[in-house]
Amino acid sequence: MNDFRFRDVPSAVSFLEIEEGVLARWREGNIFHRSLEQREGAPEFVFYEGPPTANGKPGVHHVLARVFKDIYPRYQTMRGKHVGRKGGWDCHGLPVELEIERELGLSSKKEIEAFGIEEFNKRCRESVLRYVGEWEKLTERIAYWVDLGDAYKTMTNGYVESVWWSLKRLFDQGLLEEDYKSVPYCPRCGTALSDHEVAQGYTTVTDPSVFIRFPLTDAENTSLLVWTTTPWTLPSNAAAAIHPEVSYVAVEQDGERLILAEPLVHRVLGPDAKIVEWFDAGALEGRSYKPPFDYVSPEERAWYVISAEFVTTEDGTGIVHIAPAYGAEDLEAGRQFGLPVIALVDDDGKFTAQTGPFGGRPVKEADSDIIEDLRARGVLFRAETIEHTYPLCWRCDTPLLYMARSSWFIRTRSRKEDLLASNEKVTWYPDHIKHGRFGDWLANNIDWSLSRDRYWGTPLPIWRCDNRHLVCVGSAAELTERTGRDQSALDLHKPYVDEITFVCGECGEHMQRVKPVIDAWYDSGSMPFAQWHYPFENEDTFDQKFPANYIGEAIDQTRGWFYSLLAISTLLFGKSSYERVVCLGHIVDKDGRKMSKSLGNVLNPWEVLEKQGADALRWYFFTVGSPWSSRRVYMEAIDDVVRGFMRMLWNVYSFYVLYANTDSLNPASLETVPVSERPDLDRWILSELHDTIRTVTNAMEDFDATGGGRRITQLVDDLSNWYVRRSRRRFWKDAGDRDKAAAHLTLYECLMNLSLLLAPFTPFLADELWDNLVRGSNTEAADSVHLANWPAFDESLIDGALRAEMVATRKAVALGLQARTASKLKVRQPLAKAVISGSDATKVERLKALIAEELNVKDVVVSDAPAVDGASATDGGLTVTLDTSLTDELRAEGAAREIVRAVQNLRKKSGLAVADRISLGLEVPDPMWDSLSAYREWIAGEVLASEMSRGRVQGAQGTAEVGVDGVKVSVSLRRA
RNA sequence: GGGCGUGUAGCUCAGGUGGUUAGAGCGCAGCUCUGAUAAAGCUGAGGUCGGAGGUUCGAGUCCUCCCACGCCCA
Repeated sequence: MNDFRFRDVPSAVSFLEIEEGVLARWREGNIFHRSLEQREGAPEFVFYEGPPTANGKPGVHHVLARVFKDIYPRYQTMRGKHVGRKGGWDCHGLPVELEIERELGLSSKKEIEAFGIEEFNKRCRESVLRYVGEWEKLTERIAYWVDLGDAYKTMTNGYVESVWWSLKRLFDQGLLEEDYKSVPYCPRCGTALSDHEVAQGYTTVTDPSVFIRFPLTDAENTSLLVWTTTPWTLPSNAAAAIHPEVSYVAVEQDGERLILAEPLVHRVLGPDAKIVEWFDAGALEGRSYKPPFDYVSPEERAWYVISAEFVTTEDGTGIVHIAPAYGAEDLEAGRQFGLPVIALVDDDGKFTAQTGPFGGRPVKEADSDIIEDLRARGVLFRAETIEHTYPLCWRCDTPLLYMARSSWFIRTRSRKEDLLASNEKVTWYPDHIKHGRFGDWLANNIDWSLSRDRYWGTPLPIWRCDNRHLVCVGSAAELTERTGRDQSALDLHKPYVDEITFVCGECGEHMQRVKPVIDAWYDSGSMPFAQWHYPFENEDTFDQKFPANYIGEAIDQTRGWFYSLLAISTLLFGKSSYERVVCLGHIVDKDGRKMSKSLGNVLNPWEVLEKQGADALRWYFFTVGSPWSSRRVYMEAIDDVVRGFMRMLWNVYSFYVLYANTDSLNPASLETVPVSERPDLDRWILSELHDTIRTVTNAMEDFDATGGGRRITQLVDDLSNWYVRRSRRRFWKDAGDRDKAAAHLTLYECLMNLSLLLAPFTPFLADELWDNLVRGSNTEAADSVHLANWPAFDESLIDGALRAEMVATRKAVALGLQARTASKLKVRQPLAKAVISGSDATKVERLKALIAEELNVKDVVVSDAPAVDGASATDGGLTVTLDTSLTDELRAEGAAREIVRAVQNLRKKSGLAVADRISLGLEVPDPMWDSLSAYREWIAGEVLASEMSRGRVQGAQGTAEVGVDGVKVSVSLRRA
């Protein structure tokens, strides 16, 4: 055993090189796949990968999400679970199309169609995985273990077919229907805008603010007073809405009666307005009025008072003009009351020919003429202007029009209670999302507008004949059956599926697919089954891997993936497809601003990875800040964790290996010292270790990587700054000493368990420790820490009393050092005595030897009565008083220590190894040489001098001068 | 404009159910220590606990309103 060695560990370390080395070992050893194989047959911990779009490069925020996706599966694997980690790519959607539009220089749907949908979609298909290589490189480098070789892609035929299957199930339940949808529409560009585009365009604009009369038909000379900022919607008026709980009154003015909300009377009609009638709740509802325009005569009942919750008394009159064709809330109310959708505006934003004198005119331009027309007919009460925020087209600044357009919906609202029930069973981190942002969203659920009038997406599998009969196709096989031709090789995308037609089973007419593709969120939300091509194959796999135990993504997914997953699985399978979900916050820059290309403050993850490494970034994400609030990321912040945590741990590790190698000590063949027989200091750090294992285990079970990580930080601090600090000498005692064995064993156990605890957090550093410390000393050990089991804590080793005593002891030491500083007595100068008093003093009794060493005093006395003379310091229940009187002997010992320190510094500066023997020369005046007589041998022993002489040593490798007790001393040395 | 979240030292964060002088780490200044440590220790400077009201004997903590920032929605 004498030739045993660990791999040498330099204290100056390049974590980048370490990480590259570990990565190479993982690749060669196929460690990720072995970590899965090893758990084959074990209980499954189900994880779902939310698919990113690979048509752009990954950013820092992706790293954040990916390391949180990684850490819990790693932990669960170590706990003995099998955690399949199938990767995935989101392939469809508008961002992909926009990218291609840019590349081709196209700017409208007309141009895309002229270019050709077949070629356009081909380019989308090619571009969507353009950066997959980039993603794979990053994913490997940050140690996110996910199987990208077997990743699902939402654009493959199998995936699309599974989505079709699910849509048919919804269709069969009557949940998939066509209806109007109010969309923001730019009349100049001729296109609807996405929410995101609309959000960019809100601007303060000046619009008309008009008050008009809706005369009641069942009362003389009495009108509803209605307010609007969009006069052009008045020809499409279908109803007037009041709030069910607001009180309404009639005011008599200039011989007529005007009805409006009571709280707004004086604001609208001035302080002198006279209320002549109060209406009971419901008294107005259902009453008919004469509409401002009657260019159309709808079949449905129109032009009467309805009640709606969205009516406010913030502005206007408390009575809202309802035009279902031109407003989201209006359309909603129209649907509820069966109002007609009176559409009088064409795709170019002009009035249709039906609209009397306004036909053919752009609606916004017609506003003033409409007002004049109303004035001329006495319908107008007052016309003003108002400044408010209104969305303009981000491209051309044209005011957007909210227009009702045909769209396909999933009737999620009819299953709202089911959605809420599903959510109740989900555990959210942080929990306020559950009933806050997400719960509110569900409670106010609106039907899911599924269709998109675009090209690159899963085609909506609905065929329709001229008699408007509908067929929803649920598989390629069904298409084969209906067409009588084999369609198994058909690409399930536009334009190919659009070419498939067949005969209507009901009327024999020609059936053709409807135009739209579907929302890409539906694609990704289908991944629990579509990734397996369920139900066409892999039924067992799906059963086994549904629902997920855990998913994790950024908080903006509440209305994205978190919703689509929950909604689809609730409608299809009656429950949520995930049990636990971690919502991560956003990444912001050093100053707390969000990162954006326009601000030029985007941090490239490679900058960090190539300078500080992946473990540093991971550790920063796990332990600094809170996972769910937005966090600043910048290089200096990450430097801090490298210095404060990683380097501290590395130095402890380096220290251990240095002395283990010096004596060829293999921890596996050391004499076993039972913990109960080890010194207090050892039992203390083992208490801390096992308390840490317990705390981290509980934290990880609760998906609290941050809490777990912070406990580990504390342990490493205790280990470095107290355990090692106070144990140093024990590591270079004579070989065979039992106390030395205890120290080696204890430190080894701490490091080995730290390797295990850190494995999910900093997988590189953890595996480097494991490879050297564990594999290096035990041929039967797992090849990687990631193939090992999570450590168990031993409750019996956690000694609460000892931990409390150590707290008091360290406090006493701090007080003692404080007293020394105050009295200007260097720690190197030994003192005779320290007296510890106060109510907590008895707590240090057992550990007072530590205090004596650390404070460099000969004796520590625990006393009820505080000593009076000397330097003292107090905090709470502890007072430490130092006996500051110096004897000649103490002075001599102080001088000896001063010299030892000078020699040790010189040894280090001269590049000697810790075990090198030296010849030492001391140039010291006579009186001091004499006073040192009792310490000369001790000095020689401390500095490993095999020879010591007075004067300068021959052939000195190094010399130094030092002032000792006011006397100049020169030291010189060479390797013996 | 609405909803949700965040706001404690220059920075990052702790501060169960209200209870002495609001803490830690980093950073800064001075001193000290050092044969693992480009470490560490001690001392110090640095706080209107985002602001204003309120409840209470007592509020960082509970209530109301407001402000700033972020996200989501309009």
